[in-house]
Amino acid sequence: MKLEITCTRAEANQKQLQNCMETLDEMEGSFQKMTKLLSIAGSDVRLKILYLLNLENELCPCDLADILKMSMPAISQHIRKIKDAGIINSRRDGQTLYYSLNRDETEIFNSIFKSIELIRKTA
Amino acid sequence: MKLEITCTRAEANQKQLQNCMETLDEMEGSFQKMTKLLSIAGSDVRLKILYLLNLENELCPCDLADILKMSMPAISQHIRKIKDAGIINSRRDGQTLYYSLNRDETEIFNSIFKSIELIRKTA
DNA sequence: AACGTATTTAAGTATTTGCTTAAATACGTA
DNA sequence: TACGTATTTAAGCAAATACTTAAATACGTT
Repeated sequence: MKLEITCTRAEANQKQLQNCMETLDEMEGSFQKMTKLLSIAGSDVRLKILYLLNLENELCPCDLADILKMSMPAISQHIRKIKDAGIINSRRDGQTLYYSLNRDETEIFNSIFKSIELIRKTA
Repeated sequence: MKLEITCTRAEANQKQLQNCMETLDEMEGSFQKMTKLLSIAGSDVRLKILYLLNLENELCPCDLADILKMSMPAISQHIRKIKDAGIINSRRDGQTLYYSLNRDETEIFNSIFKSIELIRKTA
């Protein structure tokens, strides 16, 4: 593993590389947060859960299990990940838990949903 | 594993669930494509590579290894994934390969980059 | 052709992920 | 309080991921 600048291309611009490193350093927190969101959305099942919650406003785990044809525990574990990231909220009504998007945290998801529909149209 | 609608809540709207299933079915291709893109961007290292390519227009694996303080093979393997997804292109100049974003495929990444900078400002 | 640099590929391995089944928790009702 | 439904949690396991080191490939120079 290397730990210093070793690129020896004649054109390599050490200043450019140094600037890149500093930029990334400053932005480390933003990258961590965005990576978290994207790794959650980067799963077939979870992206669909998010899309459905956006579409229907709220759904319970049982609905999601039906729609996605998956077991309750499987759904529940995906929900947990999404919830731990602060992307969704829950409200209880009797035995049923309803999950919904936390609209404060999801600007990026709106772009993603739009892109999905764009792909759909242009495909 | 369940395969039918089994949610027995009084309020459960079978028609709603059915509609959701049909919507997802129609959009299966779009979801697959988007999941692919997001799972690629949902890694710390790869998101940074994409961000850097957007910032600097083109970089070689050696630059990226320097900036991200990682080994060449590790970088190379991430690049391969990104390239296989059609997100970046390469051009060779002598022994050096320069990678750059394929601007046709990256509307969604522009939103992501904007969000990263937004997080940075509001943090 | 022989050597050096840039890069990729391959093989091995530790970690993470995403399911499964079984058990626990929470709430409502008889 | 006992039972039923909705949901979560826990434990176990197979597959996927992301590194490592070593070897292969590609190009340029001597």
